[in-house]
Amino acid sequence: MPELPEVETVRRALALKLPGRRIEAVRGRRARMRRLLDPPALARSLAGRRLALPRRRGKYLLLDTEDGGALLIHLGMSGHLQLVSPGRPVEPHTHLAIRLDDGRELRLTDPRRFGFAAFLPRGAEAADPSLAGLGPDALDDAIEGWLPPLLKARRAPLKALLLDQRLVAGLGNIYATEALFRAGIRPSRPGNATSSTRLRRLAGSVRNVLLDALSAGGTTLRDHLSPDGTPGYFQVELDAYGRAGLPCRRCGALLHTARIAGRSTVWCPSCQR
DNA sequence: CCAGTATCCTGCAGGC
DNA sequence: TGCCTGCAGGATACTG
Repeated sequence: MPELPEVETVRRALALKLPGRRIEAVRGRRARMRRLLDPPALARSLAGRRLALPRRRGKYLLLDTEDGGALLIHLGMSGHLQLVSPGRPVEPHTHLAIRLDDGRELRLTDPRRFGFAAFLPRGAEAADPSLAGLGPDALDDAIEGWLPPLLKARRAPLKALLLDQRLVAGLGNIYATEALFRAGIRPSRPGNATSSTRLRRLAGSVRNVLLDALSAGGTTLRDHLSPDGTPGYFQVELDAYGRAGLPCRRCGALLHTARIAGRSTVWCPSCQR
């Protein structure tokens, strides 16, 4: 479930370690992931390159190399990265290991293989199928300006719209659910049946819930990529997600659950209209 | 174009 | 205890 805050936390951790490091070797076996993982091809593109500051777009991580290329990584649902010494035992489902010139190894582990890692040569980013259609980042501080009109123009449930990465990039099931709770809006409500005022409130809630998660993650930043590295999900206090049947923290009513947009969704029938 | 559903994959929880 | 089913999730192919 790495969503934007989790990916951003990983990015910040990597930003402390990767810039200036040279890639010495790439290991792994070909594997069917979201895209075919081809470690030998990655080795040909990456070996000998120095890394720059990593970037993030939505839930995608871009490990830039100094020659203008980038390793594009998506963690899917079950993926995580670890930066460890090469001698450490390799976790099951580790598909890729990148050895750096400081003796450490960056490992991609992903049991469900919904994630991937692929090399983008210089100039290929704009045309990449995953990145080309991506909407503006959900952390954009102008989100209250551009998101409401996009939602207003659609009749799908707001929950489905928030999960659409072409509209806004970075939200997954957890934070979409939480943002709707904070805004007091029912997840099933169609975008075009919601007032602009409430859509602005929703956009603000999106940003706030992500910032809160990010600051919660910041406190445990060190754990994310430590040698003992837990993959690092936040212990954020969630109001709705995972609390079906429990009392609403705000009003005490029992939280409802249903599948909306193919995802389990939780909301308060009293607070959220 | 738009909305909704199936699909990929593994681990785990729950039912019987 | 062990088997089976269903769910979890992100992106995308597909259908209507």
